[in-house]
Amino acid sequence: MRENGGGSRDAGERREQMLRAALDVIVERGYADTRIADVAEHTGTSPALVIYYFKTRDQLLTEAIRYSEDTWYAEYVQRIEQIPTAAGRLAELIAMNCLPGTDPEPNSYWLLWLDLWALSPRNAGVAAVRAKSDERWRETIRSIVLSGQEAGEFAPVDADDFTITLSALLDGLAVQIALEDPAVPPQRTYDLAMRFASGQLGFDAKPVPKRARKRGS
Amino acid sequence: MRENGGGSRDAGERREQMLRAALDVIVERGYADTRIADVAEHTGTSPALVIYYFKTRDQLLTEAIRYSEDTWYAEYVQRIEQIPTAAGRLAELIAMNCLPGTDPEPNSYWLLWLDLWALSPRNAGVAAVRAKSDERWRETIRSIVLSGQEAGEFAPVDADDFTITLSALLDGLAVQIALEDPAVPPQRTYDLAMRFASGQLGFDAKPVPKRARKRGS
DNA sequence: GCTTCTAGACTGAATGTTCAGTCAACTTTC
DNA sequence: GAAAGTTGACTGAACATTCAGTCTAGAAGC
Repeated sequence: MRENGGGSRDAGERREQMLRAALDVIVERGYADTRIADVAEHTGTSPALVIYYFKTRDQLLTEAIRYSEDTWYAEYVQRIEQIPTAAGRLAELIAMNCLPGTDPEPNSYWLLWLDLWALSPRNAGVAAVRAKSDERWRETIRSIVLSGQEAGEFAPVDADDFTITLSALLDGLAVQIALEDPAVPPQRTYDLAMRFASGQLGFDAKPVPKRARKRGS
Repeated sequence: MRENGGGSRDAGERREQMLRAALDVIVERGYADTRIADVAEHTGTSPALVIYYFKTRDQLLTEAIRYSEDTWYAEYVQRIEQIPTAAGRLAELIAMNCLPGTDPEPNSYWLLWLDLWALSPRNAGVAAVRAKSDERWRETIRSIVLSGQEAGEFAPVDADDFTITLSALLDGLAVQIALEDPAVPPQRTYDLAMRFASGQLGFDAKPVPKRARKRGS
């Protein structure tokens, strides 16, 4: 049936294909209702093959979430690295958290976070992914703040306090974005987060953000 | 087998008993893994009886979550009503969001919120509960701000902006509390939220909060 | 005796996972 | 360089279990 009956097929490629399919399904139906049959269908294969690559459903889904988080972070790093000012980097970070790109499925990351949080209390693997992701994110904010203060761009507030507060604020706004609360449209979350950050750190809130074009320059 | 084989038993009492049992189970195992049999066991009855009272599992669980949100809000109202100053009311509101009581299961509400958020995108009933709860909560904050400004306690910031920002901040902090992130202990979330609020509204952050004793003055 | 409760046995549909074996490519052996 | 052997990707058909929801019958109250 396959044009490539057996034997070949790049190994890791299949895995990634399945991880991406799993993410699609999780976003569409939620973690709990994601069946391995769905993932198989999305990849044009059989359930048996899915567990051939991932021993269990849970491993597949956990790995998919980790994959997503890593991808997201990598994209952030890529976007940020040529921005010279700390204020600019912070603005980009906030934009990534608040402004959904015009992507295939727009709210994917946000929805994923909701599942990630809800799963963490009872799923050690998922909890580990979240803990790492959260820590990485906070460290990122912290280092922007410190570098901005060193450069004299930012006021000398306590970096840890600011970091925790901003990341919590962004998480909370992410909930509103994911749930598409009509009272809190994405652009507004960006404005509010920026106002908070610029107010605390004492820099001028830049004009409008140039909207995110996904990967590719 | 039951000392009360059939017949009597206050009607609504059984329902509430089941709702509370459902909440216990949801907190313990998560919404997705909450089975009718668990709820039956917690109430010392049979699965069939649970279905007798709630037509479907989904109805039971949705109603349980609504029940929890209403209870939580009612408790807030009760605590707040004799506090004279707007600053005091705001502090109590923040305390309720940030400081887990020394209750039976400490983090129950927070964990419930995570499930509530994760469920909302794909479950209309749950989404309605959340929307209402969120709206009610924001309206509460807004009215505290407005009354505080009228009384001259608070600076004349934009009430809507402040409300959305604070409620998002509290949601984000709730995630950290629910997940028991070691970097963000509950007391710290309270301090940070209070610092934000007092900074924005320009009132003195009161000393330590008298810790929450649950219901009963 | 009619209504309200209640339990136990049961059913039907999913659905994760296993398993035996197929199929093509590569490697070894002669 | 071909036959024989080996390996890794892959599948279809079972298997086993889990669970929401039903059905029947019986007990309690009016």
